[in-house]
Amino acid sequence: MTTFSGPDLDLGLPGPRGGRRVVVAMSGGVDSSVTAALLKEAGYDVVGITLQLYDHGAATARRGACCAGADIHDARSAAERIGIPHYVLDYESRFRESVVDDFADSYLRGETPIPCVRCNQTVKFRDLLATARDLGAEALATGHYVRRVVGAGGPELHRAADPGKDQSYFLFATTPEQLAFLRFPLGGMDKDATRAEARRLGLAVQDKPDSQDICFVPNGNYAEVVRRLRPGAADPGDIVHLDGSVLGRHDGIVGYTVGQRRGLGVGGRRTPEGEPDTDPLYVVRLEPEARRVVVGPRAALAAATVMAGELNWLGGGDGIPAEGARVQVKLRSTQAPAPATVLPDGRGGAAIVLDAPQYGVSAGQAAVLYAEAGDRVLGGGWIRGAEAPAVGAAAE
RNA sequence: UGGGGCGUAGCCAAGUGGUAAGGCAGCGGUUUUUGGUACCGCCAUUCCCAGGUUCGAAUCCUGGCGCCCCAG
Repeated sequence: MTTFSGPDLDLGLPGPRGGRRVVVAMSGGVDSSVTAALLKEAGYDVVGITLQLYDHGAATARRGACCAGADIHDARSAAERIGIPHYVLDYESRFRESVVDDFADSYLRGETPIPCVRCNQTVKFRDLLATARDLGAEALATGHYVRRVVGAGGPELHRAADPGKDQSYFLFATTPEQLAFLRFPLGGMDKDATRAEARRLGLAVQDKPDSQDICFVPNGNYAEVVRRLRPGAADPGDIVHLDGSVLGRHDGIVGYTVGQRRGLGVGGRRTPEGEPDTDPLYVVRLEPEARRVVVGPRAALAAATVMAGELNWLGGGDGIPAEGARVQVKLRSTQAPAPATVLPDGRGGAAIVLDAPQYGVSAGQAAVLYAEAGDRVLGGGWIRGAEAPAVGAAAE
């Protein structure tokens, strides 16, 4: 078993710590507050930065999210307590362009986006990182639970020591250049240890609940947000079975994702042949042009090969080996990695051939690659689509 | 208005005298910095309606209502 090593406070910067400037991205939560406090305690010249990402009206009272209203206040209070300078930067327009618009457009295409990854990829690790450099910082530290390990070929990304908190899935798009500047001091800790540190340091956020859901979506109603941004997303359409029968209506394709079971509202049907169909139905695919939600049995969700685009390779060398590489792949954040072979597709993406079929692979989600053994993150890409197993090979 | 069949939860559907299976859907929860999955829990004092027989009926009888099929 992995042992927790405690905070990684050696940022690997040359020379003594005193005076080495480090920017900490402070969300107003426990993790980033502890990160800032520990680095300050370790002697670094810590500057806290909080990004204001969306309106401070509707979302102000929202608990457990980041980057607006109450959370900005929490971050400021933490910075005061720690005794570091703290800046709030207005990144609303960048966030809207890089994350929110993409989020909405993705749904319109019938995909299911992961705004958290887009945010890390753009607003945080591109824009904020550049700002940190401008401020004379030598590193940007965050409270993510992921480890940065310096290997023979340079910094590597590894899973967090605490498997329950590992956030590597959301950081797969981190480039080697970004990784060179980033630091994740909490990667070796577990959440209990972080909260204990928060208590020791007297931080008011010590008992603040972990964030969940999409930060800019109030009440978890993401579909409503998309409908407001893109009125077309609310166009109703048919719910159609693979066998061709129309089973019902939906209030917009935005409310559905491939692999989804609940919320269809259809069941207890007979097949066109008149046989009772007692199996649950899942969303098999979305057809945005026709505004159709196509449903079918679980077996219809089997995916043998996953096509990924915009692949970010962190495995060193010149990218994915032409002959392919054995990997472990995660197709959703909470799924255990599954063995597969990854092959370059010649277009900056990859074909991921799964040893065993996976169910409910949805375009817009991430395919994150890990080393066959160990915790190293080899990168990942955005799922563009999936191919079903060859007929006859689909045995469950 | 000749014959036959049926009417059990939103849907599909067991149950032919002993006190309402199951599945789908729905709802709630657990898990989770996306969506979703999975898992757990809940979900008909009542069986189209009204009488009757019986210790006891969704199950038997009578009448009514409503569907479906065949025939014309």
